[in-house]
Amino acid sequence: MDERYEPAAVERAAQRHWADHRSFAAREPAPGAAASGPDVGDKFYCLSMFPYPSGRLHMGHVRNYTIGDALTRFMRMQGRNVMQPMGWDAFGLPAENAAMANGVAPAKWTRDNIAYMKRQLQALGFALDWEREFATCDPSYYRWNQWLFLRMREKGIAYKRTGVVNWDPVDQTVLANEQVIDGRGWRTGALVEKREIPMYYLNITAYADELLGALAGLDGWPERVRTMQANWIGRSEGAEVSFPLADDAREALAAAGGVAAAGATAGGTAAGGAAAGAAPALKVFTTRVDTLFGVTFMAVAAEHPLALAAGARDPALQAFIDECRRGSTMEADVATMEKKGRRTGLHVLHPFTGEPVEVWVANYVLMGYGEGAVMGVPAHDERDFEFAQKNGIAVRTVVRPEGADWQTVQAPWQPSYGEHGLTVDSGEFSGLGFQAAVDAIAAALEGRGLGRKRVQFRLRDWGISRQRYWGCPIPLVHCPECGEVAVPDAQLPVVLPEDLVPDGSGNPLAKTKAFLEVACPTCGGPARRETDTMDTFVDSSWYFLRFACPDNDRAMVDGRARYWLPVDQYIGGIEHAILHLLYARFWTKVMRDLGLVGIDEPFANLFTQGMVLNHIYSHQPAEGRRSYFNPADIDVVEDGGEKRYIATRADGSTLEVRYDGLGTMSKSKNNGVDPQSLVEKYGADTARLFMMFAAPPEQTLEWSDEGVQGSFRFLRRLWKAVHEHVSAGPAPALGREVARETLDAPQKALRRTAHQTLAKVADDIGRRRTFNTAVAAVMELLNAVGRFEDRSPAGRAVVQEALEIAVVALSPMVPHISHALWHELGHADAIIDLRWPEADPSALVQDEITLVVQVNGKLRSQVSVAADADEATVRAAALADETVRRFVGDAQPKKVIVVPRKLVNVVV
RNA sequence: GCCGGGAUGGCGGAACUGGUAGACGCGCCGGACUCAAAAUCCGGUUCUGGCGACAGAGUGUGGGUUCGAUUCCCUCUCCCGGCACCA
Repeated sequence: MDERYEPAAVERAAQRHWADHRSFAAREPAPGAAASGPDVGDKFYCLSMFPYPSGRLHMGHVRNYTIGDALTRFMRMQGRNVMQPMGWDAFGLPAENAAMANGVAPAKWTRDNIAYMKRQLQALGFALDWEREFATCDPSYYRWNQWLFLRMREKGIAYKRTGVVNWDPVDQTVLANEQVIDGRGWRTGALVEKREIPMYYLNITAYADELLGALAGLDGWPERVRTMQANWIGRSEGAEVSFPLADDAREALAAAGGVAAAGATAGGTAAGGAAAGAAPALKVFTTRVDTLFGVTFMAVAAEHPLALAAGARDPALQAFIDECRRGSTMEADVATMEKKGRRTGLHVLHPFTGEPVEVWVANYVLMGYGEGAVMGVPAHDERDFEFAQKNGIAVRTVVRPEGADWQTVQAPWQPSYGEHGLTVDSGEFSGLGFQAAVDAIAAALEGRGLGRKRVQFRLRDWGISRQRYWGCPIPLVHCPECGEVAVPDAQLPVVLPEDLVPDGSGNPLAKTKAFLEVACPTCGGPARRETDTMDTFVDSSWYFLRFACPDNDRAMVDGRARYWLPVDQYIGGIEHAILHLLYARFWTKVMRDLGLVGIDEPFANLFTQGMVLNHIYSHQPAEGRRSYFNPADIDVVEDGGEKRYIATRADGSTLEVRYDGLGTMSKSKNNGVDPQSLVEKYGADTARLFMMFAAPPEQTLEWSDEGVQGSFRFLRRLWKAVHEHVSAGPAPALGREVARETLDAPQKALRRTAHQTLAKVADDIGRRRTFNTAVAAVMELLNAVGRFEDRSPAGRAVVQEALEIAVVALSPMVPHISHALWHELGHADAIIDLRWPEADPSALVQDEITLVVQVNGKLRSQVSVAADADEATVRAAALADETVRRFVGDAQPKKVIVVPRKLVNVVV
C-alpha cells in the first residue's frame, strides 16, 4: 500500500471499476417477478435536477449532485433498487446568444458543452446510470413534447388566444408570468414590455384547485416551497356581482361597438358577458360581498371595455388611460404608486337598491385579475378609502365590530375598518355576521341572476409559445385553405434543423425554406410550418418520467415509468420552487388524466439545497464600470487593526479593493470557484467531503479555502491511519480469533464508539439527511482510533473493525478513497457492493455509565455507577459525592430527581 | 401589509424527545521536529476573576412555565426568503 494518499490514481482506479462492472446501471425487476423482495429491494428513484449545458459545472451543481449521490449510494447499500439518472436541459437562449457571439450553431455549442460537462460529472465519481442519458434537444425526446401537445390541443388543454403578454426586449421573446420577477425578465433582467400576440396557452388554471389542495399531502416537501406555491396559486373565496348598466353606460358601449364585451375580461378565460342576467352588466369579483351596501363607486382597469368606451368620448380620460397602460406593471414599485383615477361619467345600478353608482377608471385595478373591475367600498377597504378621500367620494359604513357598543369604540374603529363584523344599514341583510351576510347576499344575488359565490385564483394560464429558434417546434401547419392544422402523429417529430446560426434579427426558422415550406397534411396544398417553439420549461416538465424508458420509440412512457415513479427523492435549488416544480406537477396530472401515468404527484420527497456563497471584492475606478476581483487573487493585510484587501491582477500589478460581503457565486461578481481546478488540486473526494461537511445541506454554504484543506487533511489522516495499521500485518479477526467477551475496558470503549458511529451515520443520512453531522461523527471515531495505542492482537482486532466502520460510513460521501481503503483492509469484494452493516447491539452495551450530578439545576459533579443500578443506588452515589456534599452542605435535600442513565438533580 | 424561516465562541456549525451548551472543522496561541521554512505531530482556545484548585456569567431582548429551557409559551428587536394596489 502506498504510504501517500494520491487522489488522482485512487479515483481513476475506482471509476474504472464502476465502469467495468456497470455498477450503476439500474434494472427493473424481470417481467412477472415481484417488484421487491429478497432478490430486488424496494425501488428508490433518486433524482437531482438536470443541468443546463452552459459549458462547465459550477459549485452549485457539485453540491446538488453530491447530496444526491451520497443518498443514492447509501440507499444502494441499504439494499434498495436504486436509479440515479442524468440528462441535459439542452434547449434555451444561452445557446443562441453564444451562437451570435461566436458564429457557432447552437446545436454544436450545446453538444460540445454536454460532452465536456459529462466528463466533469464522471470525474466527480457520481453513481449515475449513463445508459439512460438523453438531452431535451434530441428529436427522440422532444417528439413526445409535440405528441402530448397535440393531445392537449385535442382536449382543449392547449388553446390559442391573442392576449397581452410579457415581452422581453433583450431576448426578443414572450415570458410567462412566472418568468417575470419584479417587472424584469428572469434571465436578462430587462424591463418587460406589454405586447399583444397570438400564442398557445396551457390551461393550468383548470388544475389550480388540485395543485393547491394536493400541497397538503406533500409532506415530504419543505414547508417553504409549499407555502410559495400556495401563494402563487393564490386562492380567494368570494363572489362575483353584476351591476346592471345604466342607460348612459349602455349607450357608450353601444357606440364603442360591443355591448356584449362589457363583462368580458381581456384575460379572457370565459367570455363572461352579461352572465345569467339578460341586461348587460358590469361584473366584479369581491371577497367582501357582505359590504355590498357600502358601495359608493366602481373602479375599472384602464384596459376594461367600459373604460375604453368612455375614453372614446373623452380625450382627457383617454390620455389618462394611455398613461396607466404605459406605466403599470413595468414599475417595480407598483405597490407604493399613488392611487389615481378619473371619472367616466357613466353609471351602473346597485343590484339591490337600484341606485346609480358612478364608474371610475383607476390605476390600481388590474385587468388580469378577477374581472378587471372592483366595487368601491371606502368604509371597509383601505385602498378604496384612500381613493375616495382623494376624489371626494362618499364613505358609507355598513359593517361594525361585533360585541361592543360600536358607537363608543374608538380604536380599532376607523373609516377603512377592514375586519369582519355585523352588517348595518344593509336593508334586509342588516344585523348579520360575516358568513351569514355573505351567504344571504350571495343567495339573493343568484336568485336575481346577478351573481354567485365563486373562487378566484391568482394563477393564470401558462403561455408556452416562444418566438425563438433553439427550442422544440410546435407541431402545427398553417394552410391558406384549411387554416391551422396539426401535424399527424405519423409525421412526428417535427425536427428542428440543427445547422442554423441565429444572427439576432428574429427567428431564423422563419427564413429557412426547407423548414418553412410544407405540404398541408389535410389538403396537400402548399402550406407554412409554425415557427414558434415551446417554452423550455415544457422540456423539464416530464423528463423525470422519460428516464424510466428513454429508449422507447413507440410511446412517451411505458410500464417502466409505473415501476420507477414517483421520484422518491428529488434534489435541487430553491430557485425552482415555483416555476419548474409547479409545471412538472401540472404536467404529471395532465398525463394522468390522459391515462399515461398512474401517479398524482411526481416527486414524493423534495430536498432544496442551499446556495454556495463566496466573498465579493470590487473596485470602482474613477471612470467606467465597477470591476470585480476573484477571491483567489485577494490578499488580506492587517494594517493597525484595519483589514485591507489587495488584489493582484493578471499582469502582476496590485490594487486595493473593497470587501462587499458574501454572495452567491456568479460570473457577474467574479467570485466563482471552478470545480475543475478543485478536483485537479485535491481530488473529487475532497471536493465532495467539503461540500458535505461545511454546512447542513439545506443551508447556504460559505466557500472556504481553509475548509477545503481541512477536508483534504482529514482524508490524508484516514489514509495514514489505515496504512499504519495495515503495514503491521493482518490483524486477528474479532469473534473468530479474538473473543469479543475477552476485550478489556479501553478495547470495549473503542468498539462501542465505532458501532455508535455506524448507527449514527445511518440515521443521519437515512432519516435526517444531515451529512455534516455524519461526517463529524466519523472524524470523532478516527480521533478515538488515533488516541488508542494498544497494539496487542486484541487491540489490533478492534482497530481493524473501527477502521472498517469508518471507511464504510464515509463511503457514500467519499466513494473513491473508500473503495481503495476497503481493499487495503483486506477485502476482495468492492465496497460499492457491500450491504450497510448493522451496529452490533452487544458492542453498544455499557457496564458502567457516568451520570451528571446537578445541584439546583447547576452542573456540579459526575458519578460512575453500574449501568443497571436502581434509582436508590444512583441517588445514594450522587449524595455521597464530595463536591455534591460541599454544595448541599447541612441542608436536607428537598427533592432528588433521577433521570435514568442521564443525570441526578439535587434540589435544596 | 401578509406568509414562511432564522439569530449559539474569532468563523462555519453541533446539541434530534426539556436533561453535561459550544461536538466536528477552520482560525488563533504555545510546544516538538527542522540550520530554517513548509508539511506533520502534541497541547490549549466561550467570556470574566484567580498562579491555581475553583468561582461567577453566558445561546438576539425582556418576561413566564419547570427541579432543570438553546429547546416550550408570551413580548420586543434585528436578519433572510416568498407574495403583494389580488379586490
